[in-house]
Amino acid sequence: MNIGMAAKRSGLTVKTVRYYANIGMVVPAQDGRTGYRDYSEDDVARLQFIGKARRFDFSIDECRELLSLYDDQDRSSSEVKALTLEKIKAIDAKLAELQSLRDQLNFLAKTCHGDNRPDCPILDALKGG
Amino acid sequence: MNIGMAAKRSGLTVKTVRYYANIGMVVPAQDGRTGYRDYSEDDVARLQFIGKARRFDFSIDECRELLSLYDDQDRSSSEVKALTLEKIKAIDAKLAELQSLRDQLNFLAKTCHGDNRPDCPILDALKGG
DNA sequence: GCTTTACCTTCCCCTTGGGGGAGAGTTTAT
DNA sequence: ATAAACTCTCCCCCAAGGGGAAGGTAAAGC
Repeated sequence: MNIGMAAKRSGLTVKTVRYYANIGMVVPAQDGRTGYRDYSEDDVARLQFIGKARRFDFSIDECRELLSLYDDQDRSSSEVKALTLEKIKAIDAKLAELQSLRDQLNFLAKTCHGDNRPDCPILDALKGG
Repeated sequence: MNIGMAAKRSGLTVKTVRYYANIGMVVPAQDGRTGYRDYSEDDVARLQFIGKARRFDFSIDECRELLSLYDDQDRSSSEVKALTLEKIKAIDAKLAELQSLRDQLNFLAKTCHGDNRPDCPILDALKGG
């Protein structure tokens, strides 16, 4: 099938699907005369797989790893689990960082009276050491 | 002072300080003969201000806004507060998104036995509709 | 058969926030 | 005098594509 259909079926944009072909993630057959890409059902399945993994915040390189595990019939589930646990750890770190940031900003916003007077504790906090 | 000192005093890299000069955020005086940038104390204060705001997850454009409020002696603190509240809202949204992601991944990791058998619920989840 | 419209292709520039390094000039220390 | 450290500009690089131009192709309407 053509790229438009493959995009629709995988829930990705044509640009994205073309990008994945360019970087060697999902390389479809190609018509020699027209140059049109020709996606198989398996290609679409792989695109869907990548789409989901991306939504789970896996990077392109991590998707590549997952994909090779997905392709490897002899893989052990422990490898996939390890990758997933690592990703969870990274998300936890990001969560903690954002939470701390949120708390600090919230504190500043609370102490700022937010009226027409020019003095502002938020700016003071950014200014001060 | 030279850029190296300004960078050290503001806790930024030379590259970053030069970048801020290029995009017009902190444009120092410049020696006509050598072309060396010449940072004043005020420039350093502004660099420090930006450094902190960046650590608070404000984008470059948001830093620009904050900086112009910082420069404006007649500003009202409400403007700064509004910007900060918006940023908090954005952080909250990101937090919720990451939390949901974390929960889903955690569920998958829990159901995955993680041994040498090739079947893996995580990959199945990525594969399935 | 012809034309319009919808797809497809490659190519190049744009984004965020800088990092890395080349090649050349300057200043400082030895 | 020379070596080290610093500075300058210029250019390419990262992630993960998006936007759009210029041109070829296919399907559908008349």
